Amino acid sequence: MIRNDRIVEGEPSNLSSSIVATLKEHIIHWHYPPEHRLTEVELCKTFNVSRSPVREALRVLATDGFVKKLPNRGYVVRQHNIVEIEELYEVRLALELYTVEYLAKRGPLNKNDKEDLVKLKRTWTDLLNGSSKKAEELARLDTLFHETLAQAAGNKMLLRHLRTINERLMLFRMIDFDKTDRAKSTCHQHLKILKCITAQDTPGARAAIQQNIEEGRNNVHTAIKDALARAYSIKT
Amino acid sequence: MIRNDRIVEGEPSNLSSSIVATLKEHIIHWHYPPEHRLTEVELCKTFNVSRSPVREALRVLATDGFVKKLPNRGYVVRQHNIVEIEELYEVRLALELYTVEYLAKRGPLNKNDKEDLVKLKRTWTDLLNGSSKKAEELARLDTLFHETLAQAAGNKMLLRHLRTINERLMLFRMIDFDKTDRAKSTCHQHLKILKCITAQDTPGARAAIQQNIEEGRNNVHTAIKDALARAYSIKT
DNA sequence: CTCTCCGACATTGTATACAATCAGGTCTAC
DNA sequence: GTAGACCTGATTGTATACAATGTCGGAGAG
Repeated sequence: MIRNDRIVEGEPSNLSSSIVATLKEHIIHWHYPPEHRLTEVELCKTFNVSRSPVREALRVLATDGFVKKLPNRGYVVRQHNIVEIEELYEVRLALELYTVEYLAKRGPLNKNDKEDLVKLKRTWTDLLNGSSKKAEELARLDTLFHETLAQAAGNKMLLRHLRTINERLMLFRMIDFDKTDRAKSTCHQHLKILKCITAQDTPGARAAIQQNIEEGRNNVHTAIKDALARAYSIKT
Repeated sequence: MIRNDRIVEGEPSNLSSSIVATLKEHIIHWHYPPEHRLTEVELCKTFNVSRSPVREALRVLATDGFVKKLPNRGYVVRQHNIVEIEELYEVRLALELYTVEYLAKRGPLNKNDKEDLVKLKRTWTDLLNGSSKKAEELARLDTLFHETLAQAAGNKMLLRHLRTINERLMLFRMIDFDKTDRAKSTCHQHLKILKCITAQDTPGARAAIQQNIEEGRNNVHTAIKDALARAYSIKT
């Protein structure tokens, strides 16, 4: 049997975790077309492992919703359609409205969290004034911003739910930040959110986060619609 | 090998799904003490199956957070502590505040959903006037109430997140409904929520759902505290 | 008496053999 | 020509053998 070489650098030392990580990575970045069929033996060949770890990996991915299991007939990768993407943006909104409201009302829990928020402020002020970054980097920073807020609210379960959502939205955040001026408007929105939180302005914080998230949702919505329209016009 | 007989009536025809279902059931109902250790071979014996399906089941439960994997040392059942339970109640609150706000603003999406809400109203009116039910049944109906609201809002992803939370809270809902008069106050709160939604009274709906959920959280909180205190006083 | 090292044991990790199931196509009866 | 039984190949489902790894206790040195 061949070593782990071909598999993503795995912190857990077992094959099936590595396989989960790589497949998830591929699926999230849309390296597979939607509805792409995955079979166990095929994956065994690509990873040079036996069926046991592959099976376990697929089963985990299936419960996480990244692939769908066809009984006795294998698996297909399960890409979210436009409706589900927008739904995920709304769940984000629900969770984050609650988060900023909480933060604005009660303030960050401890010193560390306060420092984190200060750091966020610096990051996004710098971003506003200075260097233009790639969409991928912006998407990463944006995700970090929102997860740091949840972290500061001190609710681990909420953070966990937010993370599972963000995991699925990664690619769409990149699409979002491809839009001209989106970076700049995000900076303003993020700074406004932080300001409202420190000023304990609850309605302001809610409004700001809502604007931020809905702008993202709208950008993604139009981008996908455009892409589909283009694809259609080429065909005909 | 022995048949599925001993396993919960499984709709999916494979062993590992059945094992997941049974184990989850046991864990949710606290049939295992917290930190109870589970080993593969032990489960093989209890279910009369080989290690393959058991392994897959455990791995799924681990990703769902029902058990924790100790590398190379087996699994322990992962019961939520009091803090996490309260966190889950807050995530519920975040999601449901958004739900009722959505419903109050835009109304239920279609005829079916409208009918569902009417049904809810009837159910909880009957409950208010009539028969007293067992805590278990009330917990079930309560869960159904809240999930029906999410359903009516038409956001499948939101419903999915709510369900994973409710799954973990089942036992605590029962504890909640053990409290005297909790059934009655729940009826009033639920009816108020429905009334506010149909009257498009957004702040009213938000306040009502908040009261409903926080009362539950408080009941569970004090019940657990009491139980722990009792356990402690017995010991000393 | 204590500390370290070693080895047996318990447990998971991986590979593979065999059984069960299902889709799709072919062959036959009518 | 068409319906239906049947065969076949592909694929997952299950069991088991073997490898790797970590735990725990006991023996021996200091």
